[in-house]
Amino acid sequence: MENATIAELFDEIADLLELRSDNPFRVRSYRSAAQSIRNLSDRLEDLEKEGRDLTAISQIGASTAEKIVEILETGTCKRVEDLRKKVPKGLPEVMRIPGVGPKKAMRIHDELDVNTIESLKRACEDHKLRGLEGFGEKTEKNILKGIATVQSTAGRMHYHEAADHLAALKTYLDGLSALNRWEVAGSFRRGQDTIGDLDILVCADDRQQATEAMLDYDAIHDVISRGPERLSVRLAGGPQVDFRFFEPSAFGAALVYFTGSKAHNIQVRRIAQDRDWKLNEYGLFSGDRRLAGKSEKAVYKRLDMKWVPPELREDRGEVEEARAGHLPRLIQAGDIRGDLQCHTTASDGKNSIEEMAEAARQSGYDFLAITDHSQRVTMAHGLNDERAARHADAIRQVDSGLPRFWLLAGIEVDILKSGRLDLKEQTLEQLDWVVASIHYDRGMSRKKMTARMIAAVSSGVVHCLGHPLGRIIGQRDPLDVDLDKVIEACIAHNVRLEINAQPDRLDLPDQQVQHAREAGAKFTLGTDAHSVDGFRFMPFGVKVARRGWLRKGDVLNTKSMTALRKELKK
DNA sequence: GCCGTTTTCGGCCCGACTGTTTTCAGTCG
Repeated sequence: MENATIAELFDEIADLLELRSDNPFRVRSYRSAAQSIRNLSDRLEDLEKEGRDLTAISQIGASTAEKIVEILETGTCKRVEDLRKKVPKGLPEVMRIPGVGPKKAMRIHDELDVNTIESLKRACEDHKLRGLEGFGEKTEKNILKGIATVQSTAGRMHYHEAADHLAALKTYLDGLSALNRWEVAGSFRRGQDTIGDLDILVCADDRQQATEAMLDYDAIHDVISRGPERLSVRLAGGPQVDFRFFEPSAFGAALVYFTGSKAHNIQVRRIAQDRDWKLNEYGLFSGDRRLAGKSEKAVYKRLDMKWVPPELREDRGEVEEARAGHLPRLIQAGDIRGDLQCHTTASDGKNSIEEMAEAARQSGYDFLAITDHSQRVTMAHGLNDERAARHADAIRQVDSGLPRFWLLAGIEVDILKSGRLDLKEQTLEQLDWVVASIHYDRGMSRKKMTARMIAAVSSGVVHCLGHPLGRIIGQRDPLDVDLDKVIEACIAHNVRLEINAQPDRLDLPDQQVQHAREAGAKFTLGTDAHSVDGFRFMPFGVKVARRGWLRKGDVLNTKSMTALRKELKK
């Protein structure tokens, strides 16, 4: 069983307890256990098999450890089963709508018999909510907006969730002798930030045998369909996986076809059509004669195109560039030499300066910026001027003991409602690296928000604009801001745009990255790690960078330590 | 429910905003 599945159960317990107005600290406890499990790099199932002490994991005590064992053995636990009986089904889902918490969800249910998102939507549209004490017109509108946000990604999962499912599946498929070859295609291969289902292409001599072998995978929840060409299953914990069989001679064409995107394929097919050829998942054909199909490269080459990296296949100009032979050499994970946003116990991180620095060194990095929150972020125990200065001293103290490594004394300073920064300029000027971000007061007019962000990046003390659009995928819409104007100001003041690699942020999003690059912007990557495990999100940020057409030279994190020092002195 | 320690239980990030009220509850970060 995957950690994500176990974490989900604990989050569900937290939801249900919250709806029952249980002790809020107990609720939080389950949530932090879930979070801690998600951040784990080892599988709980493996740890348990090895007989390891699960209570050694942060936020896992005796009670949770017991439940983990119970879940691993039975697939569920008594606690969650009991709670499910006591709370109307669907309420946890309703509670996930922004603006609806446990209290509102419960009241709406009790008084209007609403227990699904659909019925909540109807109740809002019929103006039933405003009849309830404490509810009004605005609440109805906000809830409807929240429903739209949530539904925009309904049925899809975050890229990293798909990556977790796929990692486990990979281990299994790689061990099957019945498969000669397999490759993942679809939106996952393109690196989209949300994934509908997983498409996997398979080569096998004996499809029957291969199907049987794949069906033995223990994470399969149920089989949707099976035939000689295709096997569709649903995995425990969500995603549908479609396996499709192809002959080696068609495998490349199939990869092109099933990697998509649809828009990209249409463009490519058009080129084939212009030559009176036909391109489908079985190959590139002139009449009945197969011109190419074995490899993707061969298919593109026969159409006089360069092979297009999957991340670019979105019909955003890549077809033209591939025909002209001008495709960019995209940034790669191996180009990254440091991380430029992370947190420590000084604010809301889980590890000390030393631990974060050590973990970064272990990852092979040459530098790391410590960027704890500023005072405005009260819940994170953000730093005021005095603490920020002392924290910088502490960071430099650690840095002085690290050979061939630069630990940047930085901050993630909040951009206040007025556009001013949350700390004094004198404080910020003393730091090596200043990331400015918005966490509060998101509901401003577009005009005011634009002015606010421009004021911040024009302050002269900011190096980087953190998670510029402030979106949380499927939960929080991007800020309403004139991004073009902000980008312009960033370029003018040599402020980089961050690509935040947190899997639910991925912000700036790829399309805006491409757009900003064309305007001349520069970028940084930050995992925004809140613990040593958080560094592992870097590849997700790199994916976004690649989808945004970024080259190595566009991203500050690819610089050597010396080059970085030089750049920041400017 | 976890953690830390004062080893057996008390404390647990808390302040601001929103929309509703007319002093506050709920939600959020």
